Amino acid sequence: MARSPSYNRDAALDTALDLFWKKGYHATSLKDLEAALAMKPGSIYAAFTSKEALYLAALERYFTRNRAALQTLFSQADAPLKALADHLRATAQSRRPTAPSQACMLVKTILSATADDSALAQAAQGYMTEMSGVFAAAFDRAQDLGALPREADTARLARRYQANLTALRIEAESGTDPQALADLAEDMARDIEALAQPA
Amino acid sequence: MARSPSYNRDAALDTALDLFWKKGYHATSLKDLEAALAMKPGSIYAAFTSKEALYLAALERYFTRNRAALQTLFSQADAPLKALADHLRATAQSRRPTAPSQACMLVKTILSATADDSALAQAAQGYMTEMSGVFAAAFDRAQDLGALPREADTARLARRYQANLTALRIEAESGTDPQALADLAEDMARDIEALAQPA
DNA sequence: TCTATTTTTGAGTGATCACTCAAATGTGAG
DNA sequence: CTCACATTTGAGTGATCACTCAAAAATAGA
Repeated sequence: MARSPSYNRDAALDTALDLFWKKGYHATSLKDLEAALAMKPGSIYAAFTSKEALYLAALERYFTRNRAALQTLFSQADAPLKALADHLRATAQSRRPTAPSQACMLVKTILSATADDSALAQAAQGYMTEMSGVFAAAFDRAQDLGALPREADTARLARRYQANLTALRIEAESGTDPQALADLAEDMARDIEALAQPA
Repeated sequence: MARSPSYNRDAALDTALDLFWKKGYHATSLKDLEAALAMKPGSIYAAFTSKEALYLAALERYFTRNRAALQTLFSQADAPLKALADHLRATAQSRRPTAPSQACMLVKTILSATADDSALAQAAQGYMTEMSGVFAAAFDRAQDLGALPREADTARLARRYQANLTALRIEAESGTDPQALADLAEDMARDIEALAQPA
């Protein structure tokens, strides 16, 4: 007994995500969003409440998708350490012409947040912590499989891994030449593999 | 035979730097700058041409100061590797309540730049490359002093070092707890020290 | 003091910002 | 077909954006 929405919420969030990821929160205007989403301002506000809320919703989508992908990648791997190392290598290799930015959107959010939009930074920080947990789980699994010494501090290894990944993606964003980027990833990957103990 | 400026250019640039570093380019308005610099818009434009040019001038000042500090730190050290390692530790320790942000301003600039202000990103990228050169020089010196094997690739080590430093400062900005931050720095520092060969 | 030259002033420019809301439009149940 | 109700429309809100410029003020040499 009522009209149904004409837009697809998830598709709209994906589009908004692309825009926010590429341009950042402050440099993305409602005009930009109206054009990208093909929605008039009234519809955008009816659907997403505010620019900030839209950003938060897009960020959550980014996080959920990334976490799922990495969880799958690491939980299905026979050798978690190898999977972790290879993910670094793949990150350096990937020419991702589709992705709006090489850098992690969580990191971009944290670095661009001001006192006025601290809610964005807080959300991103929470997601970063959760991602760290995913990496820790991969190291835990390596431990369970006997590939990593019992005494290894997996949470600490996870933070180091996350730091490496963050830095690698920033280097990619900086336009470092492909060979140097691959070398950097290789150095990081070897460090992970060097943690392995013989089966 | 003419009026002399009433402001101190370097002091004004320092103030602008603080503001840009804290809030970012897009979130810093001319109103903000007028208040911080205690200058009217006309004076700001007479002195610095545009908001973008002011940002570039402030960024150059940031770079020049940082390069000088690190060059001094590494060139005066008896043991360059130890100096490099300790700089990581110090970065993690420093409660810098004065600094506007824990994160590197060059990195913030690169990550926040859009297609419209690519000049900012380009400048920051150039400075990043120069900073990498400073780290490479420190590794070179370690090699000259016999602390580092001849066959070591110092440019590659420098890029890894820079990546570590970047990630560490982002972690600090993210509000990671002090102990975890110190642990992370310690892990990175040990890797540097492990490169040393006996004298 | 006078005057040439520079700097400072600050109201004002049009453009764009995030956002609103009353009216128009579409739709499914009865 | 009717109509209650959800969604869409888009001109319009006041605020703020980066920036300008003619006039006023200040200064150093003559």
